[in-house]
Order: sequence, then structure tokens, then C-alpha cells
Amino acid sequence: MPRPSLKAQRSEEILDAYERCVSRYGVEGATLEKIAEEAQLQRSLLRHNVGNRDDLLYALVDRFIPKTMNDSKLLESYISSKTTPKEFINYLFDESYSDKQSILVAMALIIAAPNYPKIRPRLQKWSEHFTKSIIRTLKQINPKAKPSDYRIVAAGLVGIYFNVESLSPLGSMKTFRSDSKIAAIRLIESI
Amino acid sequence: MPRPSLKAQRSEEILDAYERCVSRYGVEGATLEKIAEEAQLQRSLLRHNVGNRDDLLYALVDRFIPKTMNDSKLLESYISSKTTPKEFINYLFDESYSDKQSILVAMALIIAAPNYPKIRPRLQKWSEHFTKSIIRTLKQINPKAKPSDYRIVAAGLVGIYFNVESLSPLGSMKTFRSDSKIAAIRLIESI
DNA sequence: TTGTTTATTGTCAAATTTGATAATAAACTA
DNA sequence: TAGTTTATTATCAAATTTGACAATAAACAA
Repeated sequence: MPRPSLKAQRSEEILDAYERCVSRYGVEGATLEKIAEEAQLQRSLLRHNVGNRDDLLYALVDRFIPKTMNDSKLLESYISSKTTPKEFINYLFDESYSDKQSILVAMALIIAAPNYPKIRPRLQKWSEHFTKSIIRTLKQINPKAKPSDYRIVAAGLVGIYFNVESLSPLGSMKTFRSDSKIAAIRLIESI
Repeated sequence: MPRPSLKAQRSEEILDAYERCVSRYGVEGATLEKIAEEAQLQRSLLRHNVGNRDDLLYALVDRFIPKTMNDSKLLESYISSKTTPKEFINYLFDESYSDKQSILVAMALIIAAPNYPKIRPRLQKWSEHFTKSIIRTLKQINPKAKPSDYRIVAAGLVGIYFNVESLSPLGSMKTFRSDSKIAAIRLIESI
């Protein structure tokens, strides 16, 4: 008998707009008014649906972490024992759903982490999870190696991938991006 | 006959405080009041010595880029043909003057670059300069390789190094850091 | 000491941002 | 239609941030 609740959809729209703002202005620069304008909603609706500033940030993290973790599961399910290092890197760098915006959001959250102690441990686990996912993928591609080899190569891959995406605001960086992918392939082949 | 000007020293103090704030709160989050408190100066003195908000940002960039470029010159002068890859990586990751804070400042500036078109091309050149410096260093260590090899390995090293430093707000990440260094060494040895 | 320049402090208004709440409109059911 | 819940709009006050400028204090030279 009540009017149907739009909280679920509205919250998604709001957090979508929030992510875009965070990727552009950082956590502290994403003001409620910018978010509201980006979402084309009244500012009051942010509070009505999600809450105040801190509530918004925690809701963003609550949604961001599982969503990006799911992306890495997609990556794992894409890889088989027949996948070549080059195919793997092409998928990770170009076709992976984890887009540039997500990496920028992650960077902004990491910079803001010391100011919001609650999200720091979650981002720690998040980065560990991502690295472990890369390790499992490497085992699929080449099952016969030492555990330390997987750890080392995964750390390198994560670094190269994150860095390339986080430099995206500077422009195309075409050759740097291409060189980074080749370096990543070379690392995998060192196993 | 005038009272001696403190503009030079005061500007340094202000920009030092500004950098600390940017590394903690990002470009948009570094308010004039936070900077003034960090510098233990009245907010009016920020304007008196440097200028308004935008003036401060451009002054920060004007100082940041040559300063970090000089750091990479120090790196190059440290390396000789007898330097091993391990020594090089240890210096870059641990003893290089380019501290964690500078990397965080760079990240914050990169995130903010699209909002301040003037600084975007400068950061582009800055990242190119850093990569080229790594390339020259690699040539010192191993002079007999193809140009593309230097480019590829340098792109990988830059990525791994930047990523490790930009994750520093999350905590120690001890094994990830150690693994990253080994991956970096492995990349160099692939030349 | 006097005059000149700068440093420092203090104040004020305007703009922005946030929190909180009221008032109205809309959707649904019994 | 009446009643109930939610969506949406509109306002208000408080806090923060910024810009601008005045007023005072300090350092130095002639």
C-alpha cells in the first residue's frame, strides 16, 4: 500500500555519480553538490537515500570492493591452461571490465585511507585479493612453478597494470602503455 | 633600507606544508586553512607570499617538477657500469631521495590534472623524463641491448616502483614490496 | 630619529558546503 | 475514496572556505 520505494535504484545512481566525481576530484573534492549535479538529483535525495557524507563514502566502499572483486573472478574464469601470456595481458589491460575509472577511484580511496581508518583495512584486503587472483591465474597458465615465483610475477603485474591505468588522466601514453604490456608479458614468461 | 624580505623562505615553508597536505588530502582537499595550520602560519601569509589557491597550485608544480627531476639525476649519477641490478633497485626503492610523499603528491596531481589543463602537459613531460632517466640508467648497467628493450624494461620498472610507493598509505605491505623489488630485478636481468 | 619597505595580525563579507527538517506531491492498497 | 508510505522539492541555519583589505609591528638605511 505504500508508494514503491526507489531507494535501490536511486542509491545506485547516486553511487555511480559519486564514483565519477571521486575519479575526477578525489575523495575530499567530491562535494555533495557536485555529486547531486552529476546524478541530476536534488542534494536532499542523497541524504534521503544514502545518508550524510561519511555514509556515502562507506556505501561507496561497500559497493566498490565486491564489484571489483567480481571483476577479478571474471578474469579467472576467462583464463584456461591454453591461454597464452599475451592473451592474458591483452584481456587484463584492454578487455577487462575493471575500467580506468575504477583504478582512479581506488587510487583516490588509497590516498584518503589514512583519514578514514575504517576503509584502510578493507583496501588492504582488496589489494591482497587482487594479487591472489592474479596468482591463481598464473597457476592456470603455467602450473609448474615455485610459489614464490607466482608471488613475484603477480606483484610485478599488479604494479605495471595499476600504474598504466592510473596515468590515464595524463592522456594517451600510447607507447608507454604498449611497452608496459610487453614488460608484463616478459615477466610472465620468466616463470 | 626596507625590512628584509622573507618571501623566499616563507614560500618554501608554505609549499612544504602544501605538499604534505596534498599527499594526505589530495589537491581539492588541501584547503588554505589546513595548509596554514600545517605551516603554522596565518592564512593571510599564504596570500602575501604566494597568492590565491590557483597560484599556490601552480607554484607547487613549478617547484615539484624540477625538484623530482633533479632526484632522477642523482639516481643516474649514483649508477655506474659496475652497478648490479640489485644495487640499482635497492637504491631506487629504498635510498632514493624521491620519497613516498613525492609519489603521493604526483598521484594527487595526476588525478587533478584534467581539472587544471595547464599542469597536464607538464606532468606528461615529467613522467616521460622519469622514464627516460631510467632508460639511461639501464644503458649504464647493460650497454648492449636494443632500444626497444630499454623502453620496455623501463616502463615495467616505473610501473612497479610507482605502484609500490602509491600503495604506502595502506600500510607496510612488506612481502608485496619485497616481491615487487625481485620482479623489478628480474625485469632488468631479462635484457 | 625618520622614512621606507616588509612581516604579521586581524577583520569582514561573499561564496560554498553541510546538516536538518518541513511541506508538498505521488503511488499504492484496502 | 481514504489512508499510508515514499519521493520530491524547498528552506533554514551552521560551519567552512575563500578573497580582500585594513591596521599594526618590525627591520633596515640614511
